[in-house]
Amino acid sequence: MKELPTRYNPQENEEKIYESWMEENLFHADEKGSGKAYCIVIPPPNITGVLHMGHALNNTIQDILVRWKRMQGHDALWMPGTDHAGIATQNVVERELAKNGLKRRDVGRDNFLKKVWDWKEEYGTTIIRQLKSLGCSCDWDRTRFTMDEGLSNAVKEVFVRLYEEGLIYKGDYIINWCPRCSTALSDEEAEHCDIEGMLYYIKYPVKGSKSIEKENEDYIVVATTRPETMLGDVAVAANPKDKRYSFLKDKTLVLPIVERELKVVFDRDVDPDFGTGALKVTPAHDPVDFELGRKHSLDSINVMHPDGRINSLGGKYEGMDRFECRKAIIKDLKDRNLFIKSEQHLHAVGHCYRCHTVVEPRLSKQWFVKMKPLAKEGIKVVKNGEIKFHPERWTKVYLNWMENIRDWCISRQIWWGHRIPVWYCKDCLKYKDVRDVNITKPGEDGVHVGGEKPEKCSVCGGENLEQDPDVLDTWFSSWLWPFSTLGWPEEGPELDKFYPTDALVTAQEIIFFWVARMIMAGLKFKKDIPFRDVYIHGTVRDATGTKMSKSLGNVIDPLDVIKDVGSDALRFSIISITSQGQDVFLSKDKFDIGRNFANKLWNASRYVLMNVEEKNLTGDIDPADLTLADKWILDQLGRTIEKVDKNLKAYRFNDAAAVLYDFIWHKYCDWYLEISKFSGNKETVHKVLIEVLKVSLKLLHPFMPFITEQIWQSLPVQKEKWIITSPWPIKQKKFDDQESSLEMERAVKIITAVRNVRAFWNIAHTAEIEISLEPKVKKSGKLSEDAAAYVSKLCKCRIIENMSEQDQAKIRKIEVLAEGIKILVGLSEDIVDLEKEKTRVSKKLEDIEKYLTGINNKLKNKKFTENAPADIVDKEKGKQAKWKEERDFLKGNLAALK
RNA sequence: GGGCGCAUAGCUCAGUUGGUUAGAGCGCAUGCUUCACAUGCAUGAGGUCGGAGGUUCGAGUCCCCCUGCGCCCACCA
Repeated sequence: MKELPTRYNPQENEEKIYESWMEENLFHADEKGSGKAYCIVIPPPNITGVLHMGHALNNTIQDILVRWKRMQGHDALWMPGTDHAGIATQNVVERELAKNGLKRRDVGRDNFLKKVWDWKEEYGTTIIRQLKSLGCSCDWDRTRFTMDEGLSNAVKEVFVRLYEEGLIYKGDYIINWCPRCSTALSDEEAEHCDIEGMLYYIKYPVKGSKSIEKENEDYIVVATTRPETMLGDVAVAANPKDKRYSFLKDKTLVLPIVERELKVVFDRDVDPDFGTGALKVTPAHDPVDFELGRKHSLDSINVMHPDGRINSLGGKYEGMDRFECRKAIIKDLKDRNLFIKSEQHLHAVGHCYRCHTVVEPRLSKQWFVKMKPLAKEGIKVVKNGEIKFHPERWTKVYLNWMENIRDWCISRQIWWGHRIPVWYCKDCLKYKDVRDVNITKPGEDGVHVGGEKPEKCSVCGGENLEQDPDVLDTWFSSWLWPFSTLGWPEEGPELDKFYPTDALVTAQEIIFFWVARMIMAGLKFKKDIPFRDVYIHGTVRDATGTKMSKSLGNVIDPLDVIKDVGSDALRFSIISITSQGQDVFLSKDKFDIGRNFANKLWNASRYVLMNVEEKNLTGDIDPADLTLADKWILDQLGRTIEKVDKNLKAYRFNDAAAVLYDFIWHKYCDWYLEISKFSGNKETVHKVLIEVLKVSLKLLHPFMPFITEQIWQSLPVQKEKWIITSPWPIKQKKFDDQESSLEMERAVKIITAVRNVRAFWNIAHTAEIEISLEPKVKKSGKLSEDAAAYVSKLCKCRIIENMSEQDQAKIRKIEVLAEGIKILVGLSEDIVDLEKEKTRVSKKLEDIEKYLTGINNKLKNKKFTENAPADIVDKEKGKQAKWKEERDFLKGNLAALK
């Protein structure tokens, strides 16, 4: 038997324990194992990231699930890995280059990629190390990276298949463009937030008018939030029902400054109530306008460079940044008396989710995936319950998005990522630049789609082939994660055993980015759902409710907390305060919960180990030797096992944690340990102490893996070597004992009542008092011998059986009633103040009268007695009897005091 | 414009299908340096469950409306 150090030292021990688990390879899940498979896949953190509280919460939950299932005997696989995060990582490396005054084009594509790989090798595993310090029991030997060869093959395979089915196309569309990152973004990657911007009203003259004086005759007024886009205007649109503009029917307008002629088109999509009802049409720079342009066969004039500067089509504004240009144009319009006014206007503006630059809707040629056919299947499996969201409300959010899904822009004009596996034959294609190729259907001449570069063109035999310069959206590899990490497209025992996985634990932010797409990919390529349950946890916020983010400086770094109080304390705390799917409001003091609990568990264990004698621990517990407290704690232990299982099954982690906290602290420590100090036969008590501790440690292990393992290693009994792989406890029916639990609860209430008297009258804890316990209510009966002994010991009192009138007269007695037992507490005259006692009793009496009135009224109500179920009515009657008893008792007390 | 969430003790929050006197942690008050633990022990105070209405024998819990806060989605030029 090892002795535990006086103080628990997580800083020192957690790392050691983790290493010993790793050495023994205990996180490994055997794909050929005989256990039932249980698999979860990590939401791959991106390689530029560092562990934040969101990760801590997310991964603690997953670790709880996987440890729980592992102990239940499953072959439990937690598949770890990281995500290459194309734009984010490229930005990081570009910043490094910028320190030397270099841009990525200066070093060239191949050199640049080499630098990114170097960066990845050096820094890309930071987050993995941090997950280890959190205690995550991932199967690290299986760690995957989205740019690994295997996963890259999966990406190519998927691209080719989608292309061949006609689900991938390339063409000119308005997409979200980040001028800073200089790439297209998907709709999900543009974060919209409301901005108090300006709506500018500008005069557009009618061609041929001599002056600009009369509105809707000489000129019309258009309203826009982005005046700089007028450089690309090709028309003005109005609603055909809008009479104000019917005069424009055969007219042409003149674009101010640029002096371009603008067509007038009428379209029902134009809202007459917005602005002036006249809409300037810029097909190359606005999605609505783009649609109008297509419908009315208008040209598109793209006036911007990729970096957001105005290009040569912008005339005198060429070279200006878009916002600079906005100012210049407004000034010029004012100078020419073409500017009417500007007003405040709240509207949603897209921002790049990686660099927060304002996104520019921009016409460009990109690759897309047709999503509707994929979404159809994804909707079905959620509607029919094959995949369940927890909490359920996310189902609606998911379905709403899926039902309104739009095509996915998957090409990015960056270098870090999976290069699009398409080669163009420059001889066959008439285009000068391969960027200009449109692809609307599979099998276009001169376009070669496949995993490898073809030797020569299949059409002309030429060898002048050039690969598409773009890379794929990072999520185009992430959406394959549940099966690509298991070896797909190759078949194998891993894929076979662990797919479909069991649960996905993630944050709401990536339901669209990731969850929905994984479902679609799984159904499309594996013909099966990727997971059965999706648990969406809340967002971690600071104490004021703001989302924690590095840029706001309001983060609490999990690593600091781990350094401070240990990973166990961090884990237990964050789980305790996170109820199902609700956001978490975090502040440093919240971690006291876990720290204090770990300390409590440590000290209780220390006490047990110091006191039990090894010789008493052999053999089973003999039910015949059990005292009341033994029976009670074993019964409660069984209930605790059931509750923990029930709550884990329902993804109610905080409830499971609360059940354990209450059992270990308030039942085992507060009562059982205290009673064990004086009651029962040593041999049995030692066995029970250890048995309950053992089971408690196991139940707590998924939540606090380190401390439970460390204490486990010190236990002096026959046991499995490691708690992490020991079998999960099962309730032992033979210890069910409701009767004892009820009797124990009675004793607890009586003890509390007597302690209350002691505290109220300020009796020194060293002073012994005399009490008499007398059953008042027939059915309650006498307190059992054990219970009476607990009362006597824990209240430091001498129990006098059947106190005689004579004895009673000798003392100033305080009478209390608890659990049908009348308690006479003997106190000496000088302690008891008659007035104080009168006040105490009267106050209590008042409260009881209130309850009683309520119950009486209820029972008088015929509707209640006739309609309510019999057991409820009986309960009420029972309450009534109890309160009547208590009231009469107190009345008697009060009378005696007068 | 649609959708969702929250409002319960001084603070932060639980409260599962409606049914004992609505719970926890922190904080507060009082008393304890009792040999596992002051990161502790004991006892206690503190709530007309945001407002109005409805369903029901019975509502913190279900329905409708209102108020305040927060989030998500949408081509509000």
